[in-house]
Amino acid sequence: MGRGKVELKRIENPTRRQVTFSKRRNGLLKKAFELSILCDAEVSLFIFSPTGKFYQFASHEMERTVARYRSEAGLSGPNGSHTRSLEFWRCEIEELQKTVNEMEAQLRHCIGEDIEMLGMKELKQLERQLKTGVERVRAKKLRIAAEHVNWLKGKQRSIQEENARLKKRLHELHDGNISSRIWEPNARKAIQLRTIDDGSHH
Amino acid sequence: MGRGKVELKRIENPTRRQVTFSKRRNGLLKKAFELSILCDAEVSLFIFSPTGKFYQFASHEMERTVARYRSEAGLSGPNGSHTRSLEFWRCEIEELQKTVNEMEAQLRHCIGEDIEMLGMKELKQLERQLKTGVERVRAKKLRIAAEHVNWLKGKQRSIQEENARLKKRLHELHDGNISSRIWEPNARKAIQLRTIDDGSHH
DNA sequence: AACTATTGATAAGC
DNA sequence: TGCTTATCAATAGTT
Repeated sequence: MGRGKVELKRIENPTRRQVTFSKRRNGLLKKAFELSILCDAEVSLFIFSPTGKFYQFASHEMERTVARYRSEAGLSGPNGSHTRSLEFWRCEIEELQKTVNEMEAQLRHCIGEDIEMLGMKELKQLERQLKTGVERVRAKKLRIAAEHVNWLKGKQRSIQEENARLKKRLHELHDGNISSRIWEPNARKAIQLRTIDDGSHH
Repeated sequence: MGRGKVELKRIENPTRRQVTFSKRRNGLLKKAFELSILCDAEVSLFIFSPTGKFYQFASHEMERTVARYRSEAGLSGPNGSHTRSLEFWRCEIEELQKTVNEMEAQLRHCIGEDIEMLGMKELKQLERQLKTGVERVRAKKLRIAAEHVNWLKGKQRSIQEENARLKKRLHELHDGNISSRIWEPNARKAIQLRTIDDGSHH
């Protein structure tokens, strides 16, 4: 609902994403509020921005709604968890986050972004990898295309075969007609119906 | 947004209220979903109808979001004022792990591995991205090379200029020597030392 | 539930 | 972030 349609897909441009987030967040909060008022419903809404900022709406006491949700979901308490220390999980998270960041950088490099700080050596390696990737993707595309062509050929052949069978049958019936109407005057009518019927299958 | 404006006020007619609830509930859930996708936000939404029916949307694990909300609100309970629940960290880890796996797959795709299961459409997109990447990497390489060439040119010019200066000075000193040794017999020795000293700066 | 006239939300641009 | 406008989307009222 704006100047153009929008795909349901993560907005890649960070500025546009932030602006859209700001607008839609307000819209969502407003609509949650309206629903609660107009329809006398109990509504709770949590929104965390990708950067971690927190926004919320609660028509009633938030804790009450959460408790109600818990009882509804049949999860009386998530306390029976693992016995690892919080510190362990924290380290685990940090490492994973580091991994994610590195991989994000690599992925951006793959599409040619954020390569300003790369040296000639790294650029050469990157280019080689990407070229290899492109080649393999091309090869795969060709393979798919070839398979498709083969499939079409097979299809065409089977259709032609069926065609031949149908023609043959038609001839047989036609010949039968000629030889039979000597002794069976009504055969012609039956055959006509049959051929019309065959034709309708196309 | 309908045939007429609507006051922000509880709809008294029960039928109309129920119909409006149904429509707006769906709208709200849809918009919550869109916000989470478009803007990469973490969104949780609880809706209880006046009759007690429960509807929800959660972009991530609901428990995680609730735990995050608790820690954000600072009402995390008596045990830890800023320590999020174990459940929260467990969900966080799971999501990060999922992200890492996805990104690993994407990176492999970039170098043309594990592309067997991709369809033609995905392959085309991948190829386009990789080609863009290669082009940008090439452009960057050219820029670096051009900069290097420019640097070399500048260096060469400055060396030539210094060369010219030195020659000029040498000539001046030589001329001075010729004219001066008429009246100062020891000048030659001093000049020799001076030129040797200049040469050592290279 | 389906339809449509209207209002509301918002994408893009500044 | 806020304002404006052109457009698209949601939905109120009706059938």
